Amino acid sequence: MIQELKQGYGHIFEEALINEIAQVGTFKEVSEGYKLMDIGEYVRGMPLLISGAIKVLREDKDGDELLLYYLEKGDTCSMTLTCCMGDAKSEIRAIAEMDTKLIMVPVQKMDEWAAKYKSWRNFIFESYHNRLNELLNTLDSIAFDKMDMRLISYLKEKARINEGNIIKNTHQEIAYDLHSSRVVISRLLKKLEQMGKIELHRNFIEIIAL
Amino acid sequence: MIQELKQGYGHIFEEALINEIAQVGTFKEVSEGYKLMDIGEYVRGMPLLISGAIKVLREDKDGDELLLYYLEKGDTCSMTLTCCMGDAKSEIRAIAEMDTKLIMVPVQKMDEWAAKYKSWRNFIFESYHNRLNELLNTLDSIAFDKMDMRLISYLKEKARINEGNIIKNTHQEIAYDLHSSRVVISRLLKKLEQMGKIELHRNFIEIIAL
DNA sequence: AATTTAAGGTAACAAAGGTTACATAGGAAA
DNA sequence: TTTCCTATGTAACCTTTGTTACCTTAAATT
Repeated sequence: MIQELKQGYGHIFEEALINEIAQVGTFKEVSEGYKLMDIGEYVRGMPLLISGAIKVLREDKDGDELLLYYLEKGDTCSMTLTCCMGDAKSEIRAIAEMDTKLIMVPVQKMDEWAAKYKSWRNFIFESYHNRLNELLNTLDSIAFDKMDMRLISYLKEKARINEGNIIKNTHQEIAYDLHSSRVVISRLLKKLEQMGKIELHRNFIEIIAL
Repeated sequence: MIQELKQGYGHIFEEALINEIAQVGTFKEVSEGYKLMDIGEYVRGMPLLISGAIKVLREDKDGDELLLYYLEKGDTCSMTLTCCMGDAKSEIRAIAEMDTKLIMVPVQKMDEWAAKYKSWRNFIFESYHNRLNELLNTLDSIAFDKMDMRLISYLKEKARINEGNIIKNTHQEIAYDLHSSRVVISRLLKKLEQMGKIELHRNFIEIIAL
């Protein structure tokens, strides 16, 4: 575990902190689709991502979903952070977007390290900052963009996360993430194909030039 | 200033911290409409609200606005917090919703106090947490609600902030906050009036039963 | 091979919200 | 008082998005 830690976090955490994390943290490997956290659950630990990606979702009262953002290597879940202190319930759902490696740190350590290590404080603050900005971007997109632009952003982001130009999702799945309907997404995807930006196949989409 | 600090923050900060804040902070009184922060500006200090309310807005590339949330007594602007560390620019605009009293703390103190005072760390973390949750609520509203529900929520929140059942805004101003158009807002307000929920007047709206 | 299931294509229609245009009314200013 | 500006009311129309319904096709299952 210490190797993975040094590789992913060695440049931001001092050695003493890395060692503390290694002592109390537990290494975890989850496969695609694994639900790490659900709305209303209590938070057990704080995840430090080593590799892979986690999809963070919001749900409304009718069970409709909306993709908020992805967590990647070097990220942590800031929702977790504050849930530690008060024992608040999670406001979001987190699902592994692909096979993912991470280290779970017990929540009690958070405050202890915040007093002790400047690098840890910076990490926490930066993490919050990043999450706030991701949320703002998502919000911008929903508030200011029409569905066609949102779909293009979605495809781009998905391709970036998966490091390729193939998006392995059905139209229905995309519709869930964007909180729209399958017919609308199919319609817009077809337009993008006619413009030569993508190619549609069964169960996957190929990005040509977005 | 120390009186105001003790009154608003005495129950969460220890005396030593209160004294430090009083030493380096500057008391500020701003009137309704005063712009405390704009998008792209660098952050000078961190505001601790004593009384009044601050409206926090987001703007898109066309200059269209969207109300994110209000800051009230006991709040601070978490956007400021991280801008301190890296010298990032503000992502939001902050405007006094009414006459407001606040204390500005130099940004350098933030990290120093985070190491020294547990109460300060908690305050910062809680502040982030609150802001994240407010953003999530705003996002929910935009993503999941139709305009009529958003308008009702808006009127309720506005009435709560202003501690009364009168909303002193034109339809155009409401339209800006909700990122809609004046005609749409007038149309929906008229419906609410016909349902007996509000009464419309020139330049103000009276809430009857929402 | 025959059957079933899931994914995607498409038409027709409905609803929400945005746009344009113009009328009216309340106040402020001249 | 008269004029002018701003806020509001409202109709007509358009675009975007959502909904329902039905069809085709690829792939999995029997």
